Amino acid sequence: MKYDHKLIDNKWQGRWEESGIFHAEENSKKEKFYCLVEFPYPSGAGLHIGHPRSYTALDIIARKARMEGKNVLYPMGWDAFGLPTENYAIKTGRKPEDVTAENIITFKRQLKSLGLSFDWSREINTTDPAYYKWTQWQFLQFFKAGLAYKDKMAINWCMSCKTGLANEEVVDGACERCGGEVEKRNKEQWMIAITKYADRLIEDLDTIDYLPKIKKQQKDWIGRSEGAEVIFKLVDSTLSKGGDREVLARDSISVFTTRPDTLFGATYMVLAPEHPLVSKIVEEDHKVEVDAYVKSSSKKTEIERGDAQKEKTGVFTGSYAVNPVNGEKIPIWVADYVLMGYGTGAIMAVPAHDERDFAFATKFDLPIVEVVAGEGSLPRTEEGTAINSGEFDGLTTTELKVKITEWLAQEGKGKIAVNFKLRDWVFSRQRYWGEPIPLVHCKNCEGAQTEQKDVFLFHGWDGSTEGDFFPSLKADLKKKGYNVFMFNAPNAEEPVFEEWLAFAREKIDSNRTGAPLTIVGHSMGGHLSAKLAELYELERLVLVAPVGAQPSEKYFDQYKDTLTEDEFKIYKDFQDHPIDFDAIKKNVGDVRVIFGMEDKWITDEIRDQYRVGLGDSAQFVEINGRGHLSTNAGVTHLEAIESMFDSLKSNGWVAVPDSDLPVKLPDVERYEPTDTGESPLAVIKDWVNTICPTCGGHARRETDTMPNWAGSSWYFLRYIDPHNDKAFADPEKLKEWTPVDWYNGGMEHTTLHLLYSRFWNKFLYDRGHVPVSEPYAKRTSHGLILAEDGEKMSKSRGNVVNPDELVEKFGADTLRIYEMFIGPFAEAVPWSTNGVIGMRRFLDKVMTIKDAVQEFESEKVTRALHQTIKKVTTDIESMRFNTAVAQMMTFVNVVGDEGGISKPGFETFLTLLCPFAPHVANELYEQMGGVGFLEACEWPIFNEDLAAEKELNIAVQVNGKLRSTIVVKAGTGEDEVVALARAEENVDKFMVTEPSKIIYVPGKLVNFVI
RNA sequence: GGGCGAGUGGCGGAACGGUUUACGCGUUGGUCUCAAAAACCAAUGGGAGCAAUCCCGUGUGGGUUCGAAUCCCACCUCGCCCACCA
Repeated sequence: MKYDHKLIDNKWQGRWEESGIFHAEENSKKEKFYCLVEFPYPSGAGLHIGHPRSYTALDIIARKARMEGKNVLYPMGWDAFGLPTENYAIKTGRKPEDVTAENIITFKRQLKSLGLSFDWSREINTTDPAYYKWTQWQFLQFFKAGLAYKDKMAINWCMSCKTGLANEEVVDGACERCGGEVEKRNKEQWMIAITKYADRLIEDLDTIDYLPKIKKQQKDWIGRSEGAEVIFKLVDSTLSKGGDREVLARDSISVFTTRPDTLFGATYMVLAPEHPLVSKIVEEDHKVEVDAYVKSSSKKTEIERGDAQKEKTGVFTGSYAVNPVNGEKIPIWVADYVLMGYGTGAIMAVPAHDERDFAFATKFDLPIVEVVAGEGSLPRTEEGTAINSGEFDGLTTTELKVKITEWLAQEGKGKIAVNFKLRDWVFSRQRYWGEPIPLVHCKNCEGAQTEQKDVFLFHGWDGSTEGDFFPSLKADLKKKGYNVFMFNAPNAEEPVFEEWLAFAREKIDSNRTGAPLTIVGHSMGGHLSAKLAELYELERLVLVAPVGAQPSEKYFDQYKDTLTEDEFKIYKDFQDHPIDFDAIKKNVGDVRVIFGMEDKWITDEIRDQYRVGLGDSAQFVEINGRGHLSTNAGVTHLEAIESMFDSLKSNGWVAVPDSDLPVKLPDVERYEPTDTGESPLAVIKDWVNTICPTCGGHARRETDTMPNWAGSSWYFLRYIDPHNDKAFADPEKLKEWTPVDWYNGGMEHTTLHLLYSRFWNKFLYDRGHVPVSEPYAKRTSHGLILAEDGEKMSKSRGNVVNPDELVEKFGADTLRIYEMFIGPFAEAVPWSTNGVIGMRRFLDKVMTIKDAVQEFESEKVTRALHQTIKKVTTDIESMRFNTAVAQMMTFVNVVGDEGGISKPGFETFLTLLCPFAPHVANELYEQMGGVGFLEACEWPIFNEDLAAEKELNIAVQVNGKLRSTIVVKAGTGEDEVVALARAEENVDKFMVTEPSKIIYVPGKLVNFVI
């Protein structure tokens, strides 16, 4: 051993700490550079040999950036909530916070022993109440924006962890953490609506510099697919024998398909076993069979259901639907190859052009109709030209997709639809070691009014507020907390437009409370409402089967027999007041138009005029099987309107006031989840029972905690201002430091942490809490370090390498350099303890060079130095650390061969070495009389002239085969080089004829073609 | 089954249209030593030859090119991610 690494490591680590030179500067004039690595989970196992790979890599980048004059933020902290610690606490009966504190001490000692240039003054810990206060605060922003909601839903339940898991945490049907069995269970869960951001999470990928494979993986995970939603009506059957057409009209099955062009080939339908319609549509004589099937498939694990190779199973319901394009009666089946979680939970099966449908149809002998022309046997999934598709024959798949979707929309039988694989984020954990969700539930507040909104309802010609759906709509809206106003219009049997308008204006002006205003109008009242929308600023306008367009003579012709002359006049009177669609677009926040599919008054012509007039600014809702409602058709309520109105009454969940944050974790005796699956917090009565911040009455705290993705979704923001107790970070500081310039982490976090974090930041951005919409400007990924046997390192395999031992034996710099030299940064590489020795030899050699420092420096050494500056600089930027190290080794070998180097030359080399081996580099710098830190020196710039070779080896080929090499001076002309090449004896030997062509590549080769 | 990536000495890997194997490990020989370790020097893809030199070599088979590890096509193997996504 040439140098005492323990002495040198301690000395420099101590000096760096004392001096604080790695602290990021506040209000600096320098260009900022925020460089981030994923903060570790401080497990009991200590630092894994893989951790230092990315920490050293970005340490090199951070150190180089500092030497280039940048103000660098390179922080470190602890992502410490979660199951490993909790499970350990349960096993040993210790407190999770004590275990965490201990683990952090170990991790921190280990990281410090590597001489990483973290700004330790900004250390954070997600389990620190001062930190999770802000995690809770941010969760409340989601809650207050309506993006956090509690819903009873089937969740993945890990039987051994006794906790719910996000879809993303289930790997091949097993728990990602413990590998245990996962089953479906219904539980009330807090959800966060990440799907609302799905499109932006895809689109904004174009604005950031992530590795292409990371972008692709995120895109695929979000899984946007465009297609159509198609409505299939049920065929009249025993269900309708009571003659209740209303029920039938409601019962239709909506499916999502990416291949609407194959609709003519849809020969049967399949519902997922969990589909809510299954129980409703099953025919009496199929009940037993269907029930048994549904029951058996609910017991299947995801693995069993997810096996595509497995034989298809399913049962017939006895019911039929109508294919909307050709009126064919098609059977409805239940089968578990259709998943409730994707699309609508129901499919139209096109056996000729879908492999799964084909397998199913073959097994159950269902008809197969080919609708895309092509060669080869069925099923064929490729696109082509339509056949057997009626009027659409001959169109290509692409054309037909557009055409048929338009046709479906026109006919009210479907619409364009977009579907995502991404689901909303299950945010609840029934566990102790996580941030408590800062909400309380108050029975007293449940149902209380939360805000004021006015709704005015206007009926149509010959209608009244007693008829149609008005009474039920009013009751529903009142229940939801709206102020509802409705009046019988004057002369409803013979309405006069101006009279109605004046009446409506007077009623609105004299009754409205000043709260946001909504107008709902039906038929002629719809026309009236549209005209009112030109006059009032509305939050929302709802038009139910509105007249008021400008129909043609032909339109009126149809009614000549049914309308009297007087009635005709009335209709015309209204039509003479055309709607100003642009004014509506300007005045109304949200326009919704409801059309009945079988409305004899509201024809295609009228619908189109509304569609064109309002365009994309309005949403159009097609109601299945409903006619016009203006003549007291006996319709008692209309779900389509009611579902547009959210409740203004509290559901009883109340946010803990900001002043009461954080909601701290209480002490508990035992950390196991309870048998009911509730969090252990549920048994701490003192903690659970609390006072409602709104009404002062009794309330109960939410006992679920957050997933550990919560704290890690925003930690990069906290590093910017880690000690702020007024806000999660100061807005000015956020402006100074965001976004993170370079973020490196593992590929395994691409679809979990990275996606959540981007979403979280986008939400904060939308609410004005952070200045940029994308948190990370650049994202790269490191490869895994495998054990020497090529397997993953794990305690159970007994192949774990301990970094402490290596630092102890060889020193920090040796380990750092080996981590970089081991292989291409992004690829998985096996560890080799044998290889480490070579790095130590290299550093020993560097140490001996100090004694070879002299006045004289050979041209060769100078040239090698500049080549090294060039290569190391560019290699660091492109993360090719292995070749950067190799180049430095080559350089040291050259110096050895040449017998010495000048002092400035050696100092320049030490500057290059410093990011890789900072202890050795600083020590040598000091021993040679350098003052202060090498880190304060400037990053060297290479000189192209000095780096250029003076003599070049030129390969000489005949017909592409190497026959000789010649050495020429740099700058020798082509003619001379060729002549020299030709003069070579061994070249001449192979030149049986005159060359027909001579290839000359300057500085590289000459090739004689004969 | 799909997507992505990768196959180069004994090993980790360089090279990514121009002299295959930089750099490191290992191995062999040598120097030093009573000896060993360490260090240093030299050699190190296979085959033929005293030698100059030649032939064969980047998973396999084709193709493009004056020239292919590198580009294209097909196949094989391995790794990672996803997996009945309609």
